[in-house]
Amino acid sequence: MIYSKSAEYAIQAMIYLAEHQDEPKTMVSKIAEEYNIPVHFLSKLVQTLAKHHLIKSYRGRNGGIKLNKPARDIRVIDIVYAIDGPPPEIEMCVIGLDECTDNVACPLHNNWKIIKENIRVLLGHENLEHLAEEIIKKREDLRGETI
Amino acid sequence: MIYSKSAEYAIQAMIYLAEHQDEPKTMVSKIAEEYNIPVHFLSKLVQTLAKHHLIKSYRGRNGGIKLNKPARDIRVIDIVYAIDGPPPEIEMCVIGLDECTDNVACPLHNNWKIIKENIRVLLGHENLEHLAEEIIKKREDLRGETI
DNA sequence: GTCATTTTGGATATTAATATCTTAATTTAC
DNA sequence: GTAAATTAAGATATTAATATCCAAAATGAC
Repeated sequence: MIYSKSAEYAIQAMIYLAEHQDEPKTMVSKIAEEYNIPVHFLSKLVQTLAKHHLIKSYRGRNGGIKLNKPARDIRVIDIVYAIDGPPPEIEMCVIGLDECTDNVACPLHNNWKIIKENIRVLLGHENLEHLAEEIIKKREDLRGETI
Repeated sequence: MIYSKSAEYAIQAMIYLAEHQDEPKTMVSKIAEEYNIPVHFLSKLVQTLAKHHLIKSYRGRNGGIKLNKPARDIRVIDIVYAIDGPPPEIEMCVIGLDECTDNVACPLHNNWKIIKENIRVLLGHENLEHLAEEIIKKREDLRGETI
């Protein structure tokens, strides 16, 4: 929707790592299995995350990946930018007009700008620690409901 | 961003029609040229718009297309839904979790819901008449600036 | 040092969106 | 009625995203 499926996979993998921060390393295949992500595809994403220093990876037997900094210090937006690349310098016009800036704005420009900013704030405020905590809670809620 | 490039093209074409409502018909090729849209590609989109009764099309010499109702009564969201299809019944989770509803929500669910609603409102409020008016104004502004 | 394991990296495949090309059907002008 | 113009429709091509496959490099276990 606002980011690629690749970025979505990456976010899921990072949540997994945040949830398992106590374990020294996690195998990519384990995460792929857990979230139903194509293993080899996730491997590539993981390489990108490593290049952006969001995770550390270790090869060979007992190898795996882990977060490169505290979950609290990793924001969703960091992951998205790492995978999808940063947003373009010149923001695209929502209805595709060539000329659309704050000065000469298309009819949707200002409203759309606010929405974009809201998205940016949402993804910028949300850190992995909080995400992981909430997801654990959610899982407990679910278990409570179904039993 | 929130809709496909096809939908963007369709919106542009509809704006053109709204701007030229006084003319009885407009050729698809004319619009394609004006907005730099691949002609044959736009032709297909136009067919879809016609099937959704947003425009009327006329074949043969002196043929062309025109809006099927007053520009005021056509909203951007109508065009987007016509081209991209309506939104899915079960909204997808932003971070791709299988289970994510109002009851059992992912950490971003509620905030994201608000943003989605804002987008829906923006595209639902914006009608073609207003769009066309504003774009004409914008064009005049531009002309005033550059001369 | 050999072997199993795991990430890395490159090559290839599939799919969906976008784009192009060609022919058919329709309508009007003459 | 014939020719020109225009949309309709189907076939094909290109591109980008997603997915799969296979060999290489690295690491630890023995």
